[in-house]
Amino acid sequence: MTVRVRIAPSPTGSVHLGLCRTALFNWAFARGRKGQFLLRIEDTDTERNTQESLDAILEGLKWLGLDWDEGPDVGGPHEPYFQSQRRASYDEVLERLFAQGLVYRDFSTPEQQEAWRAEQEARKQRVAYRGDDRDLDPAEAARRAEGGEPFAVRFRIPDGATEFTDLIRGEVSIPHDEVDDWVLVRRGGGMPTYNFTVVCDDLTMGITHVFRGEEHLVNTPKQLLLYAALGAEAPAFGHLPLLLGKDRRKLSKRSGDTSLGDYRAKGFPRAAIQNFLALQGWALDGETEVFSLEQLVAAFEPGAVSKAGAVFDPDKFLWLAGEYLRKESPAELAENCLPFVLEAGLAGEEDLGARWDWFVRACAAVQERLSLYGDAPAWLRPYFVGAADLEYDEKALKGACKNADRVAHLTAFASWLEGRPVEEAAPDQAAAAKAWLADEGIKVGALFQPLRCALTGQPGGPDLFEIIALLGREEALARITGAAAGVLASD
RNA sequence: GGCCCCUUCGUCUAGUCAGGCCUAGGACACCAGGUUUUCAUCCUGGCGACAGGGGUUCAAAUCCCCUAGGGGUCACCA
Repeated sequence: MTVRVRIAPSPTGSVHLGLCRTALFNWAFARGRKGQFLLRIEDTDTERNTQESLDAILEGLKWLGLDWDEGPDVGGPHEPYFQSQRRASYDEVLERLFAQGLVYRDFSTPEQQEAWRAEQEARKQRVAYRGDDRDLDPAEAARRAEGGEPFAVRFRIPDGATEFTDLIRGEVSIPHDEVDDWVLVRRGGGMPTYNFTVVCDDLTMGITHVFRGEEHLVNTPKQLLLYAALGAEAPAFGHLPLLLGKDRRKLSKRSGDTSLGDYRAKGFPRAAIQNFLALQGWALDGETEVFSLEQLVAAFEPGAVSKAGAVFDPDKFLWLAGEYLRKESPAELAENCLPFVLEAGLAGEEDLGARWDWFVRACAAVQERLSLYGDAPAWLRPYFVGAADLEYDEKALKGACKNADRVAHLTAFASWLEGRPVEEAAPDQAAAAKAWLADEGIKVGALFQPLRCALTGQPGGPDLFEIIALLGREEALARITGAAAGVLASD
């Protein structure tokens, strides 16, 4: 049997990392078994749906490197892939359920529901809901409905318990007296609800496996019971451990950034996000931390997914981002840093295009100091601003001023530099400079520390002669003499 | 509170299903060294866990039971 899995997000907010990880595991499972992965939009909550959210989901998942064989944008044999447009098929199923007496009309009002809830609350002991109208004569119920009295449709939960084998957790058993007679169709003939539509669609779309978050675990009996009511074989379920925040609760805005967009905006490499997400609840071999999507696909096993929730560790994520970023070629890196440099207003696109090779070289110079593309502007700033706008870091200034003879050394170095061949490569120049320093009896640090400060104003950074090459000799000399006469002139 | 799920270093995890190869491995973070013109990278080392208690067994992180703790869920949301 061909594996068919899906991700079924509701377009009601930002693209949560939990959604991304669930999508990633589903996708990896499908790809690893030569199966199909579909995208379906669960937009049955018309109050909360937004177009922006829908767009963000489609764009975000694509950006993450996932692709689907069927979906709202690519079509497929089971169109439409929006639940809001599948109403007719749900009505059909509903009729069958009515005919079999498996669902009933509940005429209770919102006020009655609220009262019931309050009573449960007060009793401190929640009992599953069994509507008063559960045992109403179906003929009478139909009559009242006919008469225009609003009702919701509820599922008649039988006695007993649901037992199933979770792909990740093993045997799970949930007693039915914990399961509400849940609502399939909202009062007043509203849109069918999630638990109903999800089953209908998974069934007609031939879904074979469902991997979803653990918060859905207690929903499973409702759905399993519905499959049984429809005389259908249910897909296999696997409940993924939750992504947790520092507070050990479900990852939410309170505990930091949760949406894919947040991390993209900071400049996390795509591959790092994929890799890190895969690491939350799963491990390739227990040793290898950095691995590709291909490796994930080849090795992913639902049975190997951990059962316990995973606390999201921003530090490790950042480290992983750096691992990927530093592996990139200078050309790739420059391409990826470009949007952030533009965003920071360091330069215009045309300007950079005109001196692209220079930009690539500049990115390469700071590469090993970056973890995120978004770190680039701060490191690159000195190479874009004029000497007048250069900011001198306090630590850099302090370090430079520790050398009493800094002005004399800088002045001497400026003369030396002017006498060097213009085309000299940075490493050669560095070697020549060190030899010259030795001749002069100047300690390397006594010049280099003030020199770095004069050149970039930063306490750390790339090789000094690479910096000079990046700035150009004229600009470098101007900064050296300028600092010697200015910020570094006195303590 | 009821029910369900879970429980190995601070964190992500390997090992648990097939008990001995585990004086519990890796990674992040942290600490200490080394490399370096600085910062960073990189390298080396260190710190650090089987929630607790009972059993079963020649042998238990691994099997069983109990306790504790954590999370999830209890919507006419998904």
